Amino acid sequence: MSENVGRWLRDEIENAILSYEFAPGERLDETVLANRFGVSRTPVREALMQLDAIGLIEIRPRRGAIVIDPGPHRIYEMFEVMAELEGLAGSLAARRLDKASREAITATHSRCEQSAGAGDSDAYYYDNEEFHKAIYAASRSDFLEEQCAQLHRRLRPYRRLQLRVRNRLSTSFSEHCAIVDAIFAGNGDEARRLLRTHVGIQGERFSDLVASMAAR
Amino acid sequence: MSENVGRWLRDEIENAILSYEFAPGERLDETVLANRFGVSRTPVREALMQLDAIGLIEIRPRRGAIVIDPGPHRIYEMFEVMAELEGLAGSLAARRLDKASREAITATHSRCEQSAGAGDSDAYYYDNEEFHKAIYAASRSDFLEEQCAQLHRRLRPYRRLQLRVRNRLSTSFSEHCAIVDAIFAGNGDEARRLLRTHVGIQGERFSDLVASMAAR
DNA sequence: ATCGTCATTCTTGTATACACGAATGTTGAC
DNA sequence: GTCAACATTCGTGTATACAAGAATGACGAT
Repeated sequence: MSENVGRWLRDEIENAILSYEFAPGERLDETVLANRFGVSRTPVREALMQLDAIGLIEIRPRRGAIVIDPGPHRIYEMFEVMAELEGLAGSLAARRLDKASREAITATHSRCEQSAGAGDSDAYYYDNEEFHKAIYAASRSDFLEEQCAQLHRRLRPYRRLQLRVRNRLSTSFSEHCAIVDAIFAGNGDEARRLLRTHVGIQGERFSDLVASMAAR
Repeated sequence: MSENVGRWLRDEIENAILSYEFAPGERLDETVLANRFGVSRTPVREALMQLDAIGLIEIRPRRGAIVIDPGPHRIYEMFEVMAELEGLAGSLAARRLDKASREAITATHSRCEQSAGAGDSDAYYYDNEEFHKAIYAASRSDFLEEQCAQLHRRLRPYRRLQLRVRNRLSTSFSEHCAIVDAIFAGNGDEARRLLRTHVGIQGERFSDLVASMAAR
C-alpha cells in the first residue's frame, strides 16, 4: 500500500486495466470502485484523474470515466513512436557509454541469453524489459529515459502478446546481440537503426499482434 | 471557464507556471490557491494532480507541491526528444501526404513567410506553432500528433526565448522552406533530417538559450 | 551557546454532505 | 404502437469537516 491511498488506487486500477479486468470501453463508476476498495470517493477520483492524464481512461465531464480502447491502429502508432524513442536512446547510448552502463547492459543481456536459451517466455519477458531499461539509462538523458519507461509500461500488455508468437524469443535475442555490438562499438547510427526495427512492428508481426488481440 | 472548475484551474495554474508567475521551486499551497481562485481545495487538488502527471509540478506525499525547475540540461534533453519526434512526423508526412495536409502546410508556411518578412517576432511565434502543428497532423498518426503537441506545449516558453535571438527569424523561415520542399517531394529521410536539426538546439543556439534563461 | 526533544501549529489526506446536470423511465398524445 | 415531454433517479462535481503527519518553535540539558 503506497504512501497514500490515491496513488495506491492508481496502481491498482492501472493493473486492473492492463490485465483486462476492466475491459476497454467499460465505465468506471466512482462509487462502485470506492466500495470495492473500501475507501471514499475522493481518492478514487484522484486516481482516475491520474489515469486520465496517463491516457489509460477518458473522463468525460459529468459523464464518468471509461477505459480507453486503443485499437490495433493506435497501438501500431504507439509502437512506431516507441521505436523512434528507443532508437534515439540507442544512438545516445553508443555515444555516451560509460563503464556502469556497459556493465548493466552486459548483465541484462546475458540474463536474456539464459532465459531465451531455456525457452522460458515469462522470464524472457521480464529480462527483456530490464535490458531495454538498461539502454534507456545508458542514454544518459533523464527525460528520454522517463518517456521511454512510460511508453514501455503502457505497451507492456501488447509486448507480452508479441512474445507468444513462435520463434520470437530467439529472433528477439539475436537482434539484442546486434544491438549490443553496435552500442559497444560506438556506432550510434547502427544502434538506432537496429533498435528501430527491433521495437517496431512491421508487416506480419503486426498481423500477428492483431490476431492475438482478437483471440482474447 | 472550462466545463468544470478542476480543468479550468489546471489551465490557469499551468499558464501561471509557464509564464513564470509561479517560479520554479516555489511551493504551491492548496489553501492559498483555493482562496486566490475563489474555490474550495477539492478542485485545486485535482488540478495539481493533473499538473503532476504532466510533469510541471511535483507532489511530494504529505509535503505539498512544488513547481519543477527543469534546468538547462533537462530542457536540452526535452528539445532532443522533440527533435526526434518532429523528425518522425516529418518523415511520415512526406510518405503519407494528402491534399488537405498539403494545403494546411502551405497555408501556415506562407503565413510564416509574411510575419518573418515583416520581422514580427510575436506573429512568427504564433504562425510557427501552427506550421509545426500542421506537420504533426500531416503525419496521420494521432498518437504521434498528441505527443508532439504535448511536448511542444511544454517547451513553449523556451521556444519563445529562442526566437528573440538575432537573425533567428529568417534562419528559421529558410529552414522551413527546405522542410516543406522535402515533404512535398516525398523525401522522408531528408524531411526527418532537416526537422531534427531545425528543432534541436545544438552548439551556440544552446548557449544562447541558457543565456536568455539566465537573463530573467 | 548549541543541540536535542517535545509540544504546537499548519498543511495535506480522506471522508462526508450537498448541489447540479445527465440519463432513464413513465405517462400521455397522436 | 410510437414518439415526445416531463419527472425522477442516479452519478458526478464541489464544498466542508475531520484526521493525521510534517514543519516549526520553545524549552531544557549539556
